[in-house]
Amino acid sequence: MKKKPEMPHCETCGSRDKSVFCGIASGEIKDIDASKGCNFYDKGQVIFHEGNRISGIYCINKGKIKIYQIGSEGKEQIIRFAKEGDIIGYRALLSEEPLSASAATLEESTVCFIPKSQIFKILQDNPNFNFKMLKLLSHELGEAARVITDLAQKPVRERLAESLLLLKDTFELDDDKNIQIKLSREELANIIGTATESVIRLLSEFKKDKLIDVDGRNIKLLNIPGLTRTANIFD
Amino acid sequence: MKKKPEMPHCETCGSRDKSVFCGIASGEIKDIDASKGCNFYDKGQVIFHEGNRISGIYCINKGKIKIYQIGSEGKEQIIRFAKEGDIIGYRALLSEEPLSASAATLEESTVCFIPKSQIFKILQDNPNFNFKMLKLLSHELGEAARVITDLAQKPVRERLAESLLLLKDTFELDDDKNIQIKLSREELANIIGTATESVIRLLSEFKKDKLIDVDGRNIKLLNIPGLTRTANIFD
DNA sequence: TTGAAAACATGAAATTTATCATATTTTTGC
DNA sequence: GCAAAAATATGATAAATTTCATGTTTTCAA
Repeated sequence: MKKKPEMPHCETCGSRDKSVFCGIASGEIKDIDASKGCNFYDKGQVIFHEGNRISGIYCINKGKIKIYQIGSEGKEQIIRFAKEGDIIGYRALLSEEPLSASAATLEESTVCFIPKSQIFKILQDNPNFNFKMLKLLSHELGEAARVITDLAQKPVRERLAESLLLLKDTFELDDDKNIQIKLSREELANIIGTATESVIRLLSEFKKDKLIDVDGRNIKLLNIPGLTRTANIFD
Repeated sequence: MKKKPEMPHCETCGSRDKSVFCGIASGEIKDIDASKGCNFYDKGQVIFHEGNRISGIYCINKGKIKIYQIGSEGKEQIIRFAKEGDIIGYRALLSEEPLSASAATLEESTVCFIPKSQIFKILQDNPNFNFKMLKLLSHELGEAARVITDLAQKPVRERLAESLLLLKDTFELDDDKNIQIKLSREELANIIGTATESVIRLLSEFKKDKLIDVDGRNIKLLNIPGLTRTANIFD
């Protein structure tokens, strides 16, 4: 039987100083800790559902998460990823709109929930946190614009190479240059908006070209400059 | 010779109550007015350039604007539009990153410039304005996610129909159901990420199907439910 | 451990979309 | 008003990508 993980506490949370909560006073941290809830998820579980209302934000204590929409033909589109220290659900909370996307775990995860009232209280009392949220949102918006241009203009091959580099930046490489996230071919396809078969074929080509090594869902980046060129990135 | 338009004043600005500045105290409006600058642009002029730093935000007093990126092959990608009462440039200002996109006028426009110091002062003093910005950014982020899914998953035909409906929502129809914005075929192509020829062919088809009427750059929406079906939208 | 389901893989055919070539029309500067 | 340039239009072809069919491998639960 699986041991239930410990309930994390904000005061001692290792992800705090790389999160939006990094500059927050210790009194406020105590308030957040007191008001928060926490859930443990297995791999593949849904945290929240597109279209629903949300009543707080989720803060990822441990694990990896995909945020995705379902397109008109029922196909998943992965919008972005989140990991330890990231918050999710803030877009819908702040816009007071229904959730524009769903979130599901990519591996076993521990996720805290901070209620809306608490978030709004900090937003009001703490200009620094407020500004951090403005910065986070506007940064995300810039990333989204770049994704839009790439999806609209780049061929599948370039998009796949670019996605591998994006996954590298988000989840980093281990000592053997393996991307620290395991995704199915279908999930990779759902990032770049292509057919699963296309991803399978292109990964084989990349492997043949010695750009990557593939073993199951493990992808090793052998030649990052080459991948960058394949992705048609020059900045 | 063309008459130079009058310099607008924030106190009497007709767009103010449909803008993010709608709830602002009259003293603050006076401050903004005193600190602002104003420029008059012909059609097709660039307001700011992708990659540059920005030192304030632009507030559109009159006119229509496209915000666009240049893709790796030098092709324009239109990210969004802005019109009277909208602000542009706030993403880069708030994230303190270089501009992720350029802005150019689609018609003769009057655009004010509010310096960074002024914006940050209001952000600090006025929680209401602050919250409006959070809402604006998070709303935009939701729209961007929908665009991403559509670009990734919908065929060109659906994307074009959807774009026409989006343009309708943004710029509205006149009494004859004409979309109140005149774009070239190339610009339409640069919204949906396709070739100009494809747009030309599809517009002809839409016309044959009595969904729209086309006369030069004027597009009349004859059958909005039909367009909605063509766009594969069901919500 | 095994059987079913899911994921991965690969070839062939079909489809979508872009590109190229070439007219025609419209716009624009002089 | 006119010549050049730009935009629009259309057909033919080419290229990219998807879909379909089918087989193999891996995963997972009973």
